[in-house]
Amino acid sequence: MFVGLTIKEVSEQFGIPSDTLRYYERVGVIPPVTRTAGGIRDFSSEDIAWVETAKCMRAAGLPIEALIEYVRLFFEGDETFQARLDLLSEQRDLLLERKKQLEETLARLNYKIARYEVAVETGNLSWDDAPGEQEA
Amino acid sequence: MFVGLTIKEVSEQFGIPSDTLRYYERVGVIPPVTRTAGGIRDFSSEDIAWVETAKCMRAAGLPIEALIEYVRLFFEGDETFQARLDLLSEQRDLLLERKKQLEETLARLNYKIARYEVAVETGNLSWDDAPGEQEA
DNA sequence: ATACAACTTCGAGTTTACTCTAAGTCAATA
DNA sequence: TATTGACTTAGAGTAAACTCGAAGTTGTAT
Repeated sequence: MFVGLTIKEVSEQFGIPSDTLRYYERVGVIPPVTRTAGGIRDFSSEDIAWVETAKCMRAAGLPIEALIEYVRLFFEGDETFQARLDLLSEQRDLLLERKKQLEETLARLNYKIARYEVAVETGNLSWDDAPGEQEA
Repeated sequence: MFVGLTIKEVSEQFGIPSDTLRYYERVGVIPPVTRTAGGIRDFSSEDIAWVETAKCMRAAGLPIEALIEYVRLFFEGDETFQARLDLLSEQRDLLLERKKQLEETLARLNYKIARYEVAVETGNLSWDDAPGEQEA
C-alpha cells in the first residue's frame, strides 16, 4: 500500500506535527504530496526532501510566504531562475541582518549576565557607563 | 512643560510606532513612563534607556513575555538577582541555538544561490548529491 | 478664547503561523 | 465482517505581537 512514509512517520522524523505538514501542503510551502489509491499521503523521498527544506528554512525564520513563492516559481519552470535567485538572495540578506542583530544582542546579554553573576555573589548590582546599561 | 521627549520623538528616534510604545508600557515591557501634569508621556533618559533595551531585545526575537518578566523582577528588587540571571541565561542560550540554526540555513541558502547564479548564466540548473539539495 | 494637532485610554481588529474540531473515509485486526 | 485507530477535508479557533478606531483631553498658535 505504502511505498514511502506515512504522515505520522514524517511528522516523527522531523518533529513537525501532522497538522502542520497538511497545512504546509495546503498553502503550498511544499508541493502536493504523493497519495495512495485511497487518497492517503505516502511521502516519497522527493516529498521528504521538500519537507526537510521547509523545516530548515522555517527554523531560520523565513516567512511562509517566501517558501510558497519559491515552490510556485519552481513549478513554473526554467524561465524563473532569475526570480528564484532574487528571492533567495533577498532572504539571505535578511538573514545576514538578523544574524548581525542577534550577535549584538548576544554581546549585550553576555555583559548583563556577567554583571548578574557578580551581583548574585556580592548581593550588589554594579552600575557603570556602558552604553544602554545605565539601568536595566 | 516637557523635561524629556514626547512619545513622537521617541518613536522617531527608535523607529518604533507610538502605538507600540504605549502597548509596551501597558503590558510592562517597559516600566511606567514619566508623565507631565496633564498626564502626557514625557520620556526621561531612564525611560528612553528602557525603550532602547526593549528594542534591542525584541529585534533579536526575545519574547515580550520574557521582557515583561525581567521588568517585573527588576522592580521587585535585590532578592531577584538570581531569577534575573536565570532568565537572561535562558534567553542567551535560546539565542545561541537560533544563531546556529541561522548559520546552517545561511550556508544552505548560499549554496542554492551559487547554483542559481550558474543557472541564470547557462540556462540550466545542475543537480548534485549534496544533502537535502536533490530537488529544491 | 478658539481652533487644531497631538496626546490620552479602552477595546476591538489584524497578521502570521499554526492548531484544533467535526464529520467522514481507509485499513489492519479480531 | 465489524471495530478500532489513523487517515482525510473544511473550516473554525488560538497565540503572539502588534495596530487601529473611537471618543475624549491637552497644549500651542492665533
